[in-house]
Amino acid sequence: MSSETSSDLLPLIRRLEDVAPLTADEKQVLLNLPMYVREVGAGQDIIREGDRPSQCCLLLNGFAQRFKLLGDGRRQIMSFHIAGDMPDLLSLHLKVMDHSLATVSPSRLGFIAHQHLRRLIQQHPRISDALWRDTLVDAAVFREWMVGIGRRSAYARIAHLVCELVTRMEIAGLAQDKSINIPLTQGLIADALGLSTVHVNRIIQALRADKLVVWRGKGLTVTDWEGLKRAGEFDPGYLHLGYAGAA
Amino acid sequence: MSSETSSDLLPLIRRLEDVAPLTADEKQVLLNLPMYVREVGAGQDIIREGDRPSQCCLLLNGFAQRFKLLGDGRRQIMSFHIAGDMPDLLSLHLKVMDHSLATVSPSRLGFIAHQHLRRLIQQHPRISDALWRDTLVDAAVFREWMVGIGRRSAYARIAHLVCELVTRMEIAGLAQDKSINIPLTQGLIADALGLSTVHVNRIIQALRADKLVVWRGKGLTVTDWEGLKRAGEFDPGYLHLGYAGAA
DNA sequence: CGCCTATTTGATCTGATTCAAACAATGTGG
DNA sequence: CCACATTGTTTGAATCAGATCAAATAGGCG
Repeated sequence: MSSETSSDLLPLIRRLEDVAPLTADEKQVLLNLPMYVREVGAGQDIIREGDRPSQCCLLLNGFAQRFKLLGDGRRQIMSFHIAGDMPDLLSLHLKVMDHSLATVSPSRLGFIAHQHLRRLIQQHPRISDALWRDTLVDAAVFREWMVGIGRRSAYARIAHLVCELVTRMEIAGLAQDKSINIPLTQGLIADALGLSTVHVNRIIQALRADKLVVWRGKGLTVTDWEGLKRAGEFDPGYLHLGYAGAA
Repeated sequence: MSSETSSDLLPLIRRLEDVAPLTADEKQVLLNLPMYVREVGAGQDIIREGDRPSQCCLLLNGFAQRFKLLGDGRRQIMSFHIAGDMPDLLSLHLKVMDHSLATVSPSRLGFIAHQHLRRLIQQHPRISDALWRDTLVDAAVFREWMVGIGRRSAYARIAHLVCELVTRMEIAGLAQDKSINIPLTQGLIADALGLSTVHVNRIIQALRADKLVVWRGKGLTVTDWEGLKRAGEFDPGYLHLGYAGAA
């Protein structure tokens, strides 16, 4: 059942090493983490609000979203996740999920039991710190999104989101020359930024007209990085990039 | 210089014990934490975006805000803090502050050096877990605010904020009969909820007209708790209350 | 090919902003 | 204790960014 391959855990190791390199021993412990791997299709729930998970999910590849549903069907997406992310690491310390996670595109997921993660953080304080730090960076992203939703124009919000996705995917080795592949529909972007689908469509057309991006379907290329950063007031400080972001 | 009194740390201990009681030993270690106490006036910065703090701040009493300033003076407030909160605990793992903290009302602040906190979490895993958990609850509050700013009406947003403040202050022993003292101006509320001051004023008048609250200056009494919760779609799950919230 | 989902366009509406000014409360110094 | 300054609240009118409703077009994909 517990089918894992060493390569599956490499994205996580890379992530944790962003701040401080791990020792050979620490890396080995991570590689030996028992993990159950599952492939799931697009739009599948990973965990739902109210669940009490006994394991954490590591996104091995694909794309996932964190969201809450309101009574009347409105939805707020709170973050997007890519390979190497552990979007529900928080379940290690918060028993009940206060939101849901779902795949956006077909994805490969690794599940690691809480008991193994608890042992890991008890015995390896530096890994524990790196994981804690990772949850703090998540929180920093939430804060930055709050600023956008609360105080920035739709134009700036979309520009900012594109900057963030390109930056994060570059670090994960998923971008080349400011070009990325994102499975996001305009409806998803609307729900992430507190806008309507129609308005997102119109603003994207404006970004295209302003020659900031070429964006067709899943293919997105930033053609004017400086211009896009300016439009989105994007300052990557909140991503707290370590070595990886220094390049 | 290091003037501390044992009573100063009690709010923090109460907070950490929300999930699991601490041992006598653990409590003693916390009480012995070297802390420098300072009284500051209203509207004073505690730390600024870009700072690299070497200590964490524990709010002993008063009221504080977490915020970011944008280029043209717009401001987004990301959380409010009360006694027992450690709003910059994240600085233990994130070197550079990505936002600022300031007092809202005159406050008593305790400062604890990172080195002491690091020793604490190395030697007391259960305290470490409780502190980590605390930062995760902060993040949960950010997420809930995102939902409000992104998808709820101004009326619901303000109702929700009042519900949250009353709930949190009740747990901290700062409320009686759904009555609290908050030093928030309508301008601060606007900057927290992504609204304009004028609109906040009009909506508060509507809440009063609907007999949900009596709110005059710093004195706020919820006169219809169920009605206010309904109006704000308030479900306290995201606060992840433990024993304290069970009452 | 045909179905389903996404994108695009147009027209209309509205929640919330902005600007401007009056008013109330609080605090300060003489 | 009052005059004055400062900050916060309230009101009104005009405007706008973005939502909503409705329908047409365009992609993907089995």
